[in-house]
Amino acid sequence: MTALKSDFLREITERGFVHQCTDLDGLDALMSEAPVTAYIGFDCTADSLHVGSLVPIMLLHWLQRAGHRPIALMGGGTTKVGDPSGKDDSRRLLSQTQIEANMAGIRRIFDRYLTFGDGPGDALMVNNDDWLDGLQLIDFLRDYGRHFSVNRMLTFDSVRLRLEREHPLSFLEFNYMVLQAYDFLELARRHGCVLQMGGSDQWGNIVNGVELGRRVDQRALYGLTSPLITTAAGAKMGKTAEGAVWLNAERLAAYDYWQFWRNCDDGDVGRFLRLFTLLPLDEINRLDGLDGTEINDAKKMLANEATALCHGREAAETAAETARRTFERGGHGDDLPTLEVSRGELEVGIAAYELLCRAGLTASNGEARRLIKGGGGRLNNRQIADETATVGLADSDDDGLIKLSAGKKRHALVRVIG
RNA sequence: GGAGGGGUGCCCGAGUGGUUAAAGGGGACGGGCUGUAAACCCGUUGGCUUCGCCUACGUUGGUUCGAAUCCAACCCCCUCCA
Repeated sequence: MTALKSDFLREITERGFVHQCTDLDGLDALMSEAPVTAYIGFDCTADSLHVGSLVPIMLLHWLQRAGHRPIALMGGGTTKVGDPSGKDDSRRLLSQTQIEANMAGIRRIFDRYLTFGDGPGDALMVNNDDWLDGLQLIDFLRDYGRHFSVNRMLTFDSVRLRLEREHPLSFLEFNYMVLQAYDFLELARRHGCVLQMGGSDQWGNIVNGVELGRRVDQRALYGLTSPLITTAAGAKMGKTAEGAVWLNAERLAAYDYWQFWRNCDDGDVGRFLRLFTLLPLDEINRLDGLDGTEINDAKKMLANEATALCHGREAAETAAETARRTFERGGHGDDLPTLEVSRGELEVGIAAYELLCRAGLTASNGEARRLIKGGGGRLNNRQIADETATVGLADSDDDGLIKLSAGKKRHALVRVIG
C-alpha cells in the first residue's frame, strides 16, 4: 500500500479500522484536498447502542477530528424493513413510536462522541424516514428499481447466505439493500455526502449505493468498511453476564462499563486501545508491549480512556477509584451498586441469599443459594459458609455498610438506613 | 388452496405414556490455579417460605391412576405442489 496522504485515512488505517475500500487511492486524494462529508447508518432497534456499534462511532469521531463532516444516519425508515445482513432470522417489526423513542436514546449517546451543529465541520444527524416514508412505489421502482439486477442481488452475502441455509428471507427484507443504496444517493444530493462507512457486513449494501450514485447521477461515491471485531476468544465482543454492554448509563453503569474493558483478554489490549481510545499510537505501542502483570496497567488505561469517552472523565475516575479500593485493597468504593436496607430489618436478620438477590448480584434466591453452596458468596470478603446464614446489624461497619460479593469480581454494598 | 415436516430449558438438540426439572453439547456463572487475563481441572445452570411444595416441553381442551410423550381444535414456522 502506498503511503496515505489523508490524515484521517492514515489514522484509521494504523488503528485497525479499515477492512475494505471501494477505491482507497481515489478517496485518499479527495480527502487530502478538502473536507468531505461521510456517513454511517445506525439501526433504531433499541433505545441505546452497545459496544458493537463503537467501531463505527469511533470512525465518525476520527472523521470529525480530522476536519471532515460526519453524518449519523438514523435508520428510522429502514428499521421498519429490517436489515437481513448477518442475521439468520427476520427481526421482529417495530412500531413507529418504538422507533422514535429509540432514536431519542441513541441521540444522547452520539452527543458524547460528536459535536453537532450547523458549522462546516459540525456533525449532522438525519433520519432516513424523512425521505423513505413518502416514496411512491411505482415511481421509485421506475426511477431506481431498474438499476438493480436481481441476478446480482442474489449474489450478495446478506441474501445468498439466507438462501443457502434455507432460512426464510421475506420480500420486505430483500428490499433493504435497495433502500440503503437510495439513502446514500439521497445524502449525496442533500448534503454532498461522498463516503459511506460501516461494518464489513455492510459491504454489499454500501457497494449498491456507490453504484446507484454512479448510474443515476454520475456521482463518484466511495465506500469503506471496518472489520468485524471479535475477542481473542473468537466471540463477538460485547456480552457480559448481564447481557449487552450498553453505552448509556441507565442501561449499564459507568462502573460496569469500566469493568468490561478492564476484564478484556490479554490478547485484545493493544487492538482495543487502538480502536477504542484516543491515545497516541506510540503510547499504545508501549502499553501493548507490556508483559505479565504489567499488562494490567494497559488494561486500566484502556478502561479509563474508553469510559472517559463514553461517560466523561469524572465518571471514569470514580470507576477507577472504586475498582482500586475494591480489588486492590479489598475494601469498597462509592461507585459500587448499593442497596438500602432499614435498620429494623437488619436487627431481625436477613438471610444472606436474600440479600445477595436483592442487591442484584443474583437473579433469584435459588441462584444465590447455589452460589453460596458453591463457595462463591462472600460477606465482607469472607466466604459465606452456610446457605442458611443470616446477615445482621453486627455485620455492618462504622459507616453502616456491608459488602457483598458474588465471586471475586462482582460486588455490591448494603447501606443501613433509618 | 393441497400434501408433508416441525414448534422442548439462555442457544443447539435428544427424548414418543411412569425411574424426566427433562440426555448430550455450547454458552454462562462459581470454586481451584492466577494477574480482576488465557489455558486447564472441578462444580452449578426453573421458582419458592428448600429435607417439602409449585410451575414447565407452541396454545386450549380431552383420554389416562399417570402425558413433553396419545387424541382434538387452534396459533406460528419450514418444504414441495397449485
